[in-house]
Amino acid sequence: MKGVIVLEKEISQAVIRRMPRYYRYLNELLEAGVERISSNELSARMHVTASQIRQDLNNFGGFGQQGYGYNVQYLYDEIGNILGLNTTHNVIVIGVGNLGQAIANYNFGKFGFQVVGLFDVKPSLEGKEIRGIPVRMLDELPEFAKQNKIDIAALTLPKENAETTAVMLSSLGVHAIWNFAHVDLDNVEGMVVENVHLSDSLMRLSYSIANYDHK
Amino acid sequence: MKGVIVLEKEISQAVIRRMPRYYRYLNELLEAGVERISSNELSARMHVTASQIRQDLNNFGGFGQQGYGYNVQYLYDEIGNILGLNTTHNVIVIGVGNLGQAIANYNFGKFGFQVVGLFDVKPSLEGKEIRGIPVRMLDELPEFAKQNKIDIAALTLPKENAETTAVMLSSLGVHAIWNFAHVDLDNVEGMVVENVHLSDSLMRLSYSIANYDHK
DNA sequence: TAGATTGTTAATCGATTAACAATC
DNA sequence: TAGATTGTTAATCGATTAACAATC
Repeated sequence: MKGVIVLEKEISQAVIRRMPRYYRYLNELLEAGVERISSNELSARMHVTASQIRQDLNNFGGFGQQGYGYNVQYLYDEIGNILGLNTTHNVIVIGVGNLGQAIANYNFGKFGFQVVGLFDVKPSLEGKEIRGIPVRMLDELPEFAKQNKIDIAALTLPKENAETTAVMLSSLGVHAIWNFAHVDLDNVEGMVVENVHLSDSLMRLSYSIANYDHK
Repeated sequence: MKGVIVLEKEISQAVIRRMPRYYRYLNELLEAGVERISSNELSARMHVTASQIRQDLNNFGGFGQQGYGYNVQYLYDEIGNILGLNTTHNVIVIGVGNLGQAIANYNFGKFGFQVVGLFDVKPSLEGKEIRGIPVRMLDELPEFAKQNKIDIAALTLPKENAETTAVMLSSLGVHAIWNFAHVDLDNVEGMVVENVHLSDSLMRLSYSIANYDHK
């Protein structure tokens, strides 16, 4: 048997950051009934270079056709697969304050994200229902995790509790965190984390205001 | 009079993205009572290189001292100034759904952001109060804008209405948008926009889950 | 087939890291 | 002063853009 070397080319963070944006624009094209598009046309819409679009996509495969361009539906589906949106993800929300409730109410269902549980430590919230899901007390989580598959935990809780909760989640077999707490959680063993940090975003806006460069 | 050439070196987006993160870590150090820190110590905490920290900061000025490092309080304040957090920003929220309410309730006050108005088109929301601020109907906005200084509009509304609203805001003299709508708003004349796109973030998490690289 | 547009290699540009002289 | 650590220049690395041969 011949030796085979598989070179897994590492996809850069810059590319990954852009994928959901392509997905979004392709969705708009779909809704507008556009059937095919060239990298050039897409580049004009998205204000990026056609070269970058082709480079980005070719990290994952050749989805286009010379002389034709890209089939919008096909490319949309392929990017969906790349992003893992072909799988259903069960989500729990930990911290059912205003933001937690907003997330629980958010309509992520069409992308395959399903809220299956809400948890808090505040007794007054116990039993409150959001979209038919009751708020449970956090100490019920270990039992809940045994009975239900949990793919993602959205953390909307004070930063003081974030790390401890992340470690607990890891021990319960939850390996992905969508983190809204005001602290970075990128050092929890075996855990995939996406930090949101709304206040960072607001500060960048503030910076832009202060340094408005009359573009 | 001698001619003076001021070379405004353009600060890269990569640097600007990192500034709020420095601010956050410095705040933690302050809370922990740490008085001074070297780029090396900070680098270990933040998992970035010391070189990058020094380069980043020196885009804005020399805030450290050879042989000593950086005074935490001083550096914190300076970064706050760079980010424009020394100014108060009046914020209105347009779209008072779950996310809009969460933002209205969010505690951004300590960074100088003050929610001064809430707007929606849904009559059933009229008069509802959040933190003492009543929900107004969107058609009252022009009058409200005349009477009040508005620095930032947070948009939490359906993507279909985002662009129109942005244009209206521009005409009312509002020049900064914190955009939560599921569409990019980077082509509105004279408008500074920070796009949040929570679903992009969730998709990146989904990607990480699908491609979990056993780090 | 001729024209269009991709996939991909090569060139350029910018950002990160390393190194070290300046200096507290 | 000697030691430490910055500010800054130079070297490296990676990402973006340009170019073009392959091909539908």
